Amino acid sequence: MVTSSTPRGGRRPGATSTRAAILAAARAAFFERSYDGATIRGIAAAAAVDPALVLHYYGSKRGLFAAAMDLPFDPGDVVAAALAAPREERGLALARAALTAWEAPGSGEVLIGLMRSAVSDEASAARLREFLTEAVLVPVAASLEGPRAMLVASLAMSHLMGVLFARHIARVGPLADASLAGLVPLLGAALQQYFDAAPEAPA
Amino acid sequence: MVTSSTPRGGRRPGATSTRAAILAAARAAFFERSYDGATIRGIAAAAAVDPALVLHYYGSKRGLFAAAMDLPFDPGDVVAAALAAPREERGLALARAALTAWEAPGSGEVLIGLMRSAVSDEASAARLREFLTEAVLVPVAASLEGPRAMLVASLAMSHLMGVLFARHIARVGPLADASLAGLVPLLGAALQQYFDAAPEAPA
DNA sequence: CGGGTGATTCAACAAGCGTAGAATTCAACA
DNA sequence: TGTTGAATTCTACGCTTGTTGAATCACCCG
Repeated sequence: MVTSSTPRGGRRPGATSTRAAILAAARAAFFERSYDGATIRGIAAAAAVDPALVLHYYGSKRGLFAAAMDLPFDPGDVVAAALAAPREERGLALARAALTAWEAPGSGEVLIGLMRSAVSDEASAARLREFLTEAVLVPVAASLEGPRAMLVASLAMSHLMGVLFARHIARVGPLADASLAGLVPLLGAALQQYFDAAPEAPA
Repeated sequence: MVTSSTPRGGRRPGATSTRAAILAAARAAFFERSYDGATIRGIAAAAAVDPALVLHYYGSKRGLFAAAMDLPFDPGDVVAAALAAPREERGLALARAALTAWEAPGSGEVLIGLMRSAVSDEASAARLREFLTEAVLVPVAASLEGPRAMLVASLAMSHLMGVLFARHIARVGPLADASLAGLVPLLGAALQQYFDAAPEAPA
């Protein structure tokens, strides 16, 4: 008698894209449940795979997290492009760039997952700190001048984080439902106000 | 032979302030580790008490959380007081009121604990949503007019949440170290800008 | 065609979690 | 001075978690 059901162990026939499937499932899990909330068993189930395979590929939960949280784009580029806009449009440009960047599937999940995880996991918090400082704070502050440049830049960044948090994590009604087109101009004006609060750095 | 060590069970002599001690320990734990991260055993240890006693008093972890997250002040009052300021100073007043309110020990911990927990716990998220809507969004939006009132109000609120997140959860350098005096004027100006973005509601 | 390498699963471990129930000791009141 | 009730602890159950080691099967190279 030929049993056509899947064997209880062993390699599957055909090409294998399992590793990528696991990574995708992990990204999704960290995105919507944070580091602590996501479980290896859950990720494995979402990828239709045994939990042990996840660890076989990525060594540990931390290793999986590190792999999943590798940004699929360079956030420094996003910020740099926005800062290249003429001075009086930088707020708008930054708002548009940031919102569209993390609204795009595959990149926004990572940043939100990082934010989510930073709440309960100190290693994630450190990584988020480093990311925000290098990719956002330093470039933005460099475009300003004066003793308050760093503070002003971090306030602008905090607003972006706040929108992210309210829209995707707390899901507060009006922000969660708002369209990008409605959001960008208002947020852009607020950011612009910060750019105007400190003198421009010399070119 | 008289054993002077603590007995293995039974009531302790003297007045009993244990219940309050447990609640304080719980607040601190939820504040710095979020709902999921905090454990009953940990809270009990911090209160120098047996874990079972925590449940004896509060029934369940959820019950303890609900008790610990009862705000020791009425946030509606904070917002209302700020909105009573003259129109051109409302941003500043709101910034000052919000920052000092959650910087004060015993009240800020609650809001931050709620934010932290909202990330991994849907019940907390719902509670945070409700809190933000009732205590901040609706009053602020009521002071404005026009179709964008609600959106503008929630953007202002998102900025407050962003500062809270960056300062106390992610602990991004410049914001975490900044003094209230340095923060308030800058944040106030950004909020004021939102108040100016929508027409004032008729008195 | 035979063997090695890698893909995949199974079963199990130890630790930590929330929670329940019985047992012990004290305080207060009749 | 009993008796009742509240405060407190001990022990233990059942569940979930990250992680491990051995076992099974398919592919590929010689």
